[in-house]
Amino acid sequence: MIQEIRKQRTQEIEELRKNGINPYPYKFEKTHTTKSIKELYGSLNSGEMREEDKVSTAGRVMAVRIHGKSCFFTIKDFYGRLQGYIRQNSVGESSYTFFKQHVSAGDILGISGFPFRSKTGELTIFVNSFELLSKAKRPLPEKWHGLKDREVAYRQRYVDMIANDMTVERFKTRYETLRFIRDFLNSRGFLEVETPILNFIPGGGAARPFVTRIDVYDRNMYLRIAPELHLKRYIVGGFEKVYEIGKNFRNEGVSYKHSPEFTTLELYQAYADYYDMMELTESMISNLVKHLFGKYVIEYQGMKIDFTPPWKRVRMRDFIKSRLGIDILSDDEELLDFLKKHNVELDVPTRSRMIEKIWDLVEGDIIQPTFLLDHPVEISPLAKRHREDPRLTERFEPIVCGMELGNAFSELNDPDDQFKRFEAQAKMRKAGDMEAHRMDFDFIRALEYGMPPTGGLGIGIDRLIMLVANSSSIRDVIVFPLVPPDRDEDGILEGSVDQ
RNA sequence: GGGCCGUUAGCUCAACAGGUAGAGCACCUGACUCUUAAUCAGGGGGUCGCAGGUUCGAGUCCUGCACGGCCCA
Repeated sequence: MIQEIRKQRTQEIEELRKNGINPYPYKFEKTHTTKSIKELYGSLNSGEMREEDKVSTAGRVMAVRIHGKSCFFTIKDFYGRLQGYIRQNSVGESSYTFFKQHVSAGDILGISGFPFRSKTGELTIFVNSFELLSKAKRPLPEKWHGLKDREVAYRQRYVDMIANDMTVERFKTRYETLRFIRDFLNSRGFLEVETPILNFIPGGGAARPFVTRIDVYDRNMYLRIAPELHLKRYIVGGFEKVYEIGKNFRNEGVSYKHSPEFTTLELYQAYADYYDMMELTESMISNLVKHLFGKYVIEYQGMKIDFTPPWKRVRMRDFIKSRLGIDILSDDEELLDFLKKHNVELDVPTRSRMIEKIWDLVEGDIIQPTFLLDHPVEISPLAKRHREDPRLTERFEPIVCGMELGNAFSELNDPDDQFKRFEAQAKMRKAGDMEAHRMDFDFIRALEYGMPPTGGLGIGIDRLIMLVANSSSIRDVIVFPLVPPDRDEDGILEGSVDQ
């Protein structure tokens, strides 16, 4: 049992302390990473030694291969893996015995020595001295197959990261993506700003919010579902190019492309329209792909996806008409008829729900990067009416592999129209659509002070990262995805201690 | 929400037709000075996801639940 191993290790740790050795010391002078050693000494020939050079590195011991009076081992740091070699006649008998006795797979170890390439061709550190930096009490997962159990990987991501190098690579891609986006926007003159997460009125999207409680005002509050309305207030206030990367919270279902807690990028640019946002989206994402892969074509779940700009542009109305034969500007009755024919159940009988349900039928048909354009006004309460057709809006969604990657519009800045849109949404709420947008009087007031014409864009960062990390599930690109509470090893339900 | 599959040692997986639960890795002991999934010899380790039911007897059959995966809505 695991308890036995932990008990053994607890005893071992006590023994170390008795002998004056701290199993958890404070500091190690790590002069080289495994990667920098490989870069510096990659050209060494088999058998060649650099005895005059001294390097110190540290990491987790992944495997130990004992051969009597000498021993090979593998350590892993953030940058890679490296082999170490330790020999009794070079470190002395007591030191060597200590290594054999007390250094095992899973421990964090610091080593100093000189580089050489072994007879079998592997770059290796010949250890002159070592220091145990952290003693592990739990065993590593299987060294060959790694950790496969998805649930354990989500609940104990640290183990997943230790055991599966691919996991670490995926998250490096995630944070490289975020760094790229920030660099891209900063270089275009955007300023990264912040907006509140605790809201009295959750707005900027269609979603059921999480409810929380603020004690000093004795009122309910909501976790934000989008930062949109606050970011537009920045534009009213005079900021011209702002963006925010942060978490949104939606109290809805969990699926391979939905997580209750997810990261978005939202940006707003004064004096721009949705055409400018298309150019920006196209440029940002295609350059990201180029940055990560050196080319515009990548493979996602067996599909070749070509991000070469310009992307396809299709009007929502045209696309649906060509696929399904229905005009989404038809009257309610016709839309209802159509849905009935396709056996689609309507939970809330509003026009916007009808249009969304019809769209859902064809959403999966778009694989290559495409801008879906000009959504009807009923499903776009924050977008400006189309300059050529007031029944539509100047809006687009970038779609890849059947996934909406984002949402953008020429922002609605007419306060009277915005007020009417909120009123229409309020009616939908009364009709039972709990995802309909709430009235936000302060936002109307802000618009009444005058907001310049503005282009806005939101990007679902997790979904974007799914694409570039070739992940089939959003949980694979969120380091600590939401998982239901677990019982600990004493059978106590997580979180229940507080209640 | 519906369908299918899965859950057995710390990890990866076996277990025929219902008859006292096995292997490899990891762990412990011993041998071994260029190995790399090191090797060789020996040893310890199990609430078979949870709760019921059928049966003389359940890891195995039935029902419900939880969690995960895949597909559909």
